[in-house]
Amino acid sequence: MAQDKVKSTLEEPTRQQLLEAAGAVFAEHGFRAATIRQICQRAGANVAAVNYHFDGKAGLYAEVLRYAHHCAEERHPTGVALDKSLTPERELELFVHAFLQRLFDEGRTAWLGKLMSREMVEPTTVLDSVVEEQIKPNSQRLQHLLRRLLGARPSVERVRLCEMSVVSQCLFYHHCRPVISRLFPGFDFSTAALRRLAAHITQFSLAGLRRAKKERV
Amino acid sequence: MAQDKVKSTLEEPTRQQLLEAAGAVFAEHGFRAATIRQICQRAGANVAAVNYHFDGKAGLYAEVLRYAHHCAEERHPTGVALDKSLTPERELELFVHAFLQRLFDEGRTAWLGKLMSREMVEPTTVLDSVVEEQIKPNSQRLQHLLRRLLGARPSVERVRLCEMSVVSQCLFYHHCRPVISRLFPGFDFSTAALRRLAAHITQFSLAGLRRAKKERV
DNA sequence: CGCCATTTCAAACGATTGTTTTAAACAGGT
DNA sequence: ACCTGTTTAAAACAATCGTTTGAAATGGCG
Repeated sequence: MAQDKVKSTLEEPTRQQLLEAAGAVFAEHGFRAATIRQICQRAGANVAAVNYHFDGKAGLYAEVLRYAHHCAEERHPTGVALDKSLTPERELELFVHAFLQRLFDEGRTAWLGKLMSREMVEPTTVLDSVVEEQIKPNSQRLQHLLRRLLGARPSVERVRLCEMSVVSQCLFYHHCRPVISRLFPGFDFSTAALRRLAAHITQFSLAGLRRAKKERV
Repeated sequence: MAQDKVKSTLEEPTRQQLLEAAGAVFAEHGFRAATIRQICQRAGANVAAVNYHFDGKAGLYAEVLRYAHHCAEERHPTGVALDKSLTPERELELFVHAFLQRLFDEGRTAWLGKLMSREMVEPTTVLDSVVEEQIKPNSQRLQHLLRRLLGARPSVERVRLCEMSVVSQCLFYHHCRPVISRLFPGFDFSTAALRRLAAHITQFSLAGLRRAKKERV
C-alpha cells in the first residue's frame, strides 16, 4: 500500500495542521462551539478535509485530546525528577509546582488543561481513556508519595482524601480563574507567583498531612 | 396599568414555568446546548413565549441565574448560624459542611452549582454580577472567620491563599466528579459521606491554618 | 355585549451547522 | 505517457437553531 509512504512524507501537512488548528480552537471554544469551518480556515484546508482525515468532528476531537495529552506529557514529564535523595516534603513541593506550571503553561501544553476543564462539565466518551491512561498513573504516583508522608499504614480512604486535598488546591486556580480575577483583581499567575503558590499549597498541605498522620486511621 | 394585576395573579403560569423548565435544562445542558424548543416543551409553552417574556434566550438565562441564586440562598443561607458562642474551629466545620451540602443538593438548589461550573469554563456577562452580589459577601464572611483563626494580623495575601485552600477542597468534589467516579468507583456522596468529607476538609485545613499562623507573614 | 391590551399560537424566516457529493488535481508504478 | 489510488476543492444538502410574524384567543372593564 502506498499509505505507509504517504503517511511518512506528505500526509503531515494537512492532517497535522488540522490537528494543530483544532487543538487551539477546541481549547478556546470547546467541542460544541468550535466549528470545523473555523478550524479548516486556520489550517488552510478545505472543510471536507476533516471528514476525510478524521471521520467527522467527533473523530477529530478524540484525536486532539490524545495529541494534547502527548504534548503536555512531553513538556512536563510527571514521572521524572524522582531523585531518591530528596525528602518526601521537597518532593511534594516539586510535584505541586510542576502541576501548577503545567496548568498555567501556554500554547500546546495548555490545551490539555483547558480541554479537561470542559470535559468536567460535559464529559465525552474520550474521558474514560484519558482517566485510565493519564490521570490514574499520576494519581498512584502521588498516593505513593503521600503514603511516605503519612507513615504507619494509613487507610485507603485517608490516602484518597489527602490526595484530593492536595490536587484540589492546584486545580482550583486554573478552574476558578474567572472568579479569582473578578474577586481579587491583580492576582497574577507569573512565574514568581506560581512559585509562591506552590510553596503555600505545599506548606498548608504538609501540615494537614501531619495532622492526618497523628489521627492514625 | 394592568401589568401589576396580571403579574400577581396569572402571569405566574407560563413565565414561572418557563423559569423552572429553563433552570433544569440550562443546568443539565448548558446555555449553548440547551434549546428553547426543549425548554418550552418542558414548560408546556409556545416557542415564542421565551422571546415575549424574556426577550430572547440570553435574557432567559440571565433571569435563570438570578432565580437559581435566590433558590440556593433560600435553602442554605450562608450568613446564619453565626452563633457567637461557637468556636471558630467549629464554625469552620459548619461552613464547610453547608458548602458541600449546597453543592450536592438536588433539584432547584443544585442548579446554581451546575450553572456556575459552566460559567467557569465560558463566562457570560452575568458572571460579573453573580460574583459581586453572591460570591464576594461569602468570601468576606469566610475571610473574617479565617482571620480569627490566623490571629495576629495576617497579610491580605495570606488570608486569601488560606481562603482559597479551604474553598478549593470543597469545590473539587463537585467540579471533578466525572474523574472521581472513574478513578474511585464507589466513592459516594451520601449524607453520611458528606459529613465525613466535611470533617476531613476541616481538620486538614485547620492544621494548615495553624501552620500559617506560626509563619506570621 | 363590545372594546382593548395582553398573551398565546402555528408557521415561516434567515442564518449556521456538520456532512455529503462530485469532479478535479496530484503522485507513483509499469 | 497512461493508468491507479490518494488527496483536495467547490458546491450543495439536510437538519437545527433562535427569532420574527401576524393572526387568533383570552380576560378584565365600561
